Amino acid sequence: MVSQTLTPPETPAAARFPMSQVVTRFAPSPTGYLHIGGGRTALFNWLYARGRGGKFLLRIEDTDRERSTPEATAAILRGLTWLGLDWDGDVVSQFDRKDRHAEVAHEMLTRGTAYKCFATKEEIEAFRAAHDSYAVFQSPWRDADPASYPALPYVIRMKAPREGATVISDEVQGIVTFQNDQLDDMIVLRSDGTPTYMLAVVVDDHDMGVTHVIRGDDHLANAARQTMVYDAMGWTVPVWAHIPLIHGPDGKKLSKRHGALGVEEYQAMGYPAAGMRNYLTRLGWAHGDAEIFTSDEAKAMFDLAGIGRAPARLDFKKLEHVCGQHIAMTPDAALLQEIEAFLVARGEPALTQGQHARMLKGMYCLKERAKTLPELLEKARFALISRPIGRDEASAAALDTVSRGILKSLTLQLQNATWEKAELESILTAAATEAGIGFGKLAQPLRAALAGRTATPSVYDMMLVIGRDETIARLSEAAD
RNA sequence: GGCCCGUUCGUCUAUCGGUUAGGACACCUGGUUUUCAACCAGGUAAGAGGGGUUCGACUCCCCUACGGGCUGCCA
Repeated sequence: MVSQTLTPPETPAAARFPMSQVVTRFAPSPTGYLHIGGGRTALFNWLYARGRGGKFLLRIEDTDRERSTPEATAAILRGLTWLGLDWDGDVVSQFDRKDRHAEVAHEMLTRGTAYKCFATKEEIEAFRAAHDSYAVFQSPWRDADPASYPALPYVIRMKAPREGATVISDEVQGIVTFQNDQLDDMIVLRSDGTPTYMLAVVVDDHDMGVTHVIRGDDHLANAARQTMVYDAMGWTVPVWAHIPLIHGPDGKKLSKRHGALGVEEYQAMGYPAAGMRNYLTRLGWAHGDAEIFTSDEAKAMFDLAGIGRAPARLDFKKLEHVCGQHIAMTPDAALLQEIEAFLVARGEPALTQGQHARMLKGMYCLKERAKTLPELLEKARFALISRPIGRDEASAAALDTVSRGILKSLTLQLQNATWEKAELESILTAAATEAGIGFGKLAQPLRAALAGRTATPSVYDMMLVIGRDETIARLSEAAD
């Protein structure tokens, strides 16, 4: 029988399951792309499980056949994969488990913790009209004699306690108490025999051995209802951790007008996955003053206690800063690989061997000046282009008659240089002195000649990366 | 309407009854400089409001304001 008041077990929630058995899950409904908030929820679950040698499972909540699409499922999987959040085992389809859900609903029936309700939607509306419009519906079939059951479609409703309270012990929100008279006899099995979310989620979490439910705090009230289902089946209630939702920069609920909502949009904008993980981890969670860290460090540090209770706002400036830090600390080869994947995802042509080699050679001076991949690619322009060099307006203007003359004489002087930075430095400074101009004045036409842009890496770095022949060729081209 | 949650610099946050309320991003100033960055040094900037409790409250309690969630045969 259902107890009148459901209270948390004596032992602290987190201690109910041995650490070695931590099982978390991410359970999105496939009705669109992977939302940035969903990505963070998945990240928290992943970090918690991975940091404790536990399992991170993935379940697609596709019981709503009207709104669920395979395309959305594919998009969610792509988003998670890009974020680097790997899950254990197969992806579970909730819809595939509908027979099991129905089985549990019927077991609740035999246990007397649920009942068949033959009330029609019209009757429910009539009930509300007769009471106040927010009244909790009370089914007349709750205690009806089965002998009186009509031969009509019915739903199975949870026989929820009407007195007392249901208490949730949440790792983020603390102890939250819901009066049972606020909670209705929720439907667990629809008249067409399919399960509702409230039943399916509990059955699946139980069957999958989920120990920690980390999800958005829009589910906080649901935790009370779900606790009733666990109790009705005599199952162990998991550890709850309801995390605040992410808001837009204006503090309002995140919506389309805030710009990027989908994880894949961030990928398309060229934020590196490691930077996204770092930023998202710090959004609503803190560990002292830790700001920039690797995923391994995050796994080791992450805990439920560090999760804040207030909704956090998205701040693109900080996202960029964090991403810039990660770009700078990523090993050259790995970074180049990520850039090439980015190019492919964008549908742009792959790098040629020459471009690849020059990028790798110049990565040292590129990765410390970019916050996003496109920004890095722009800085790397000098290493990617080939003659004839296309120039923007400002750089073309830098190539006036005087400058071209200087570049022309430089091509001769560079002919026999050893191509060491020190020697290039002395040649160029001497040239500037000779021309009676500061080095800055000489650097401008050099940038225009080498990259066709006015903002580039150091002229020495560019010369070193593209080599003597190409440097001289570009200077000659610009001088003519 | 009812129930529930939240509120520290502009933003993300530290603090877990006693601090000059700390860090990071952003911003401002200076430095470095070869453009753009990066980098270095310094600076501006916060406990929503009102009541309590206490020797002492950002921290505990209550009220108010504001924001959010739930209140579906959606998830």
